[in-house]
Amino acid sequence: MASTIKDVARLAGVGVGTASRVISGKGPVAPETAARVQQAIQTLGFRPSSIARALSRKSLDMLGVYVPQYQGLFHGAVLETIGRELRDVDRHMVTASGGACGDARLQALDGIDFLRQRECDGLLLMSHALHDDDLRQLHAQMPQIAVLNRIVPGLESVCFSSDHALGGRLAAQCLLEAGHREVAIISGPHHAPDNEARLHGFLDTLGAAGVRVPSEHIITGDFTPASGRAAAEALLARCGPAPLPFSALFCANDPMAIAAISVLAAAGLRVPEDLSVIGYDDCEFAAHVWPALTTVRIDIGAVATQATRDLINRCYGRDRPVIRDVAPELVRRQSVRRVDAA
Amino acid sequence: MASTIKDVARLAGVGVGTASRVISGKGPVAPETAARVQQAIQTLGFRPSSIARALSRKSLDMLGVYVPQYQGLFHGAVLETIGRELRDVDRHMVTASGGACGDARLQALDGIDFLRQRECDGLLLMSHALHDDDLRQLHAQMPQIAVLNRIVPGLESVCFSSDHALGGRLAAQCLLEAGHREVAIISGPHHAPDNEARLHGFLDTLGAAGVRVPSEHIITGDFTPASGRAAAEALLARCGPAPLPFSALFCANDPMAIAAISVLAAAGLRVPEDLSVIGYDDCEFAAHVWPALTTVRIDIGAVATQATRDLINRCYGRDRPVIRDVAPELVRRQSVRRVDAA
DNA sequence: TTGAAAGCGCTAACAA
DNA sequence: TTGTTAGCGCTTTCAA
Repeated sequence: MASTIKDVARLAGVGVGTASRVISGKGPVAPETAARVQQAIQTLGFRPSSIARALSRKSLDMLGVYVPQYQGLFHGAVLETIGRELRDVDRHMVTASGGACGDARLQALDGIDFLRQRECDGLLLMSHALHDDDLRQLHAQMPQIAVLNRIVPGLESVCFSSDHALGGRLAAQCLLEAGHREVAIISGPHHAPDNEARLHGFLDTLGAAGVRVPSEHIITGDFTPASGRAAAEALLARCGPAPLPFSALFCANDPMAIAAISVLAAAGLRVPEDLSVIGYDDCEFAAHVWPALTTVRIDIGAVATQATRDLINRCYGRDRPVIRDVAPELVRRQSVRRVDAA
Repeated sequence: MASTIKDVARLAGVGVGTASRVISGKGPVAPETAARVQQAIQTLGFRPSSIARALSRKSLDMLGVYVPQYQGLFHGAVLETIGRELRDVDRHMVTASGGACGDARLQALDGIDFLRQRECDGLLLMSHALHDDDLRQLHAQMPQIAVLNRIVPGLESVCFSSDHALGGRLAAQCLLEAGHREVAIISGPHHAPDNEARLHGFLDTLGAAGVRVPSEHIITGDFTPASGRAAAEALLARCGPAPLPFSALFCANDPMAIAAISVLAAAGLRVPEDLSVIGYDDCEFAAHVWPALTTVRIDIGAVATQATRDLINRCYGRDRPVIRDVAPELVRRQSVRRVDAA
């Protein structure tokens, strides 16, 4: 049996109050008494029970984080960052992902419920499966939340996201500047707000320049490489082999772009010589594939940092600096080239 | 203020003991009484405090998981699997990663300490930075641990890993069969036991066939794509441009292999025409890059599953089936070709 | 089948 | 600067 604060107090010959004071470091204690208590702690190998402490202080000093999954380049970066920010203020996180049931929205609801049961001081939420209303409802019951990677109308003050519409515009401009006027798209899931925003930005900018994307040139994926591969295959099947009726392909994230490039290559199409490809996110692999991927960088880590700090400020009365704008940025590498240079 | 079990009991007109019984579902309660309590729970929106419950039951019903980081394809898969296994038995996990200080070993020690403070019922550990002795020491203090992806001498019964020596042998055989006799290696960190095991297996098999790998053909990376790129560049710089003094390259994981292929391609070298490349792990991207990567599949998810089940059995007196062997497997795709066919 | 009461290990108010 | 004590919200005997 692990020893308790009582054992420590007894061994040190002090009251539990005193022992508690030296353990937590708050409250006046005579240096010499403190030393005696420390000694007792040492010899007993005492570790305070965080549960008991939490019960009495009514806080576990922890924030809950929901992500749909742990896999993938995107969510890992988020968790990494949140963990670091919390460590800086001596707090920590508990995570939930997925859930018992099949439906993504239900899973998210489930995960959030789990987190609330764990009595977190606040919640960081990342999910494109939740409805805006789900989030509004949750916020009404529990205002200490921060929403990542989407902007929920009415909840702007707790939402943190890069401007994905701008990201989409950046991608479109890049293609337009390179002279592309026939483009295809591998989209993310259509219920994902961030995907929709970047798609709108992309399409709007193209439209303003007079270029339309026929709907048969738009295929929907789910952000995984496997879906990118399937989408590219579908595109090829639909549009016949060379010559392709488009000169550029926009993919809603880098993993899908990488997979798409591999099916293009397998079909004998060279990127960017035969076809330009632009990705989105600037994931860890983007710079390390061939050809290096031109993409729109979304610094999701920075977004997570800002969200975490804001939530820390609200939950723990801190005043960490928070920047609300994390702008997307075009990263020119090798997968897009001028159409007339082809 | 959230309502407590007392409120529920009062509203339902029963004692807290009774309320507790219906909440936990254990112990005899008259159906009609139970209904009344349920009603009270509903109207109060009562949620039991998991902290208080834990304090009294002396278990949070949770396992701790340490991973060096959340990023990367490998660790995500591990967390995903562990989470699922735990959910199956109505338990959950708390994770820790990295730590405050720079040194990976200290970080791991730190993270483990954090987990122990959180009063987990058991620990799942993944770290190649820890010394065997660290783990043995920990096990002496806390036997409810499971070690992932390495075998610690003396701790075999709590260690779960694919046979990386065999994995290395598989890679070597694949190359040998394809007629390669001059090979280069991009290794993982030399303190990583799994890396060492696969390297030994690889080198031994090669050696048995009479092929030696000169030390200047071995470059060390750290498993990241960026390090794979740097390693490949170093290899190229060291061995001059074409013709390369080796016909095959073994990379200690797929992300490094993918990055290496991209620098080879940038240097005008074609894989597999000019050079065969074999990876390791079979990460999510391996099948979706060009050329599709021939690699040794390590089903780390399966390893994590087995470890988790074993730990569940030990911590919660369950009897879930545990398979100890998760064999590595060669996955032939396109990045290796016969040398004489080149 | 129920209620009362004694903890679980800690914090914090209060008295000394 | 200390020790004592009353909670924190729940589970679990033990009687009734």
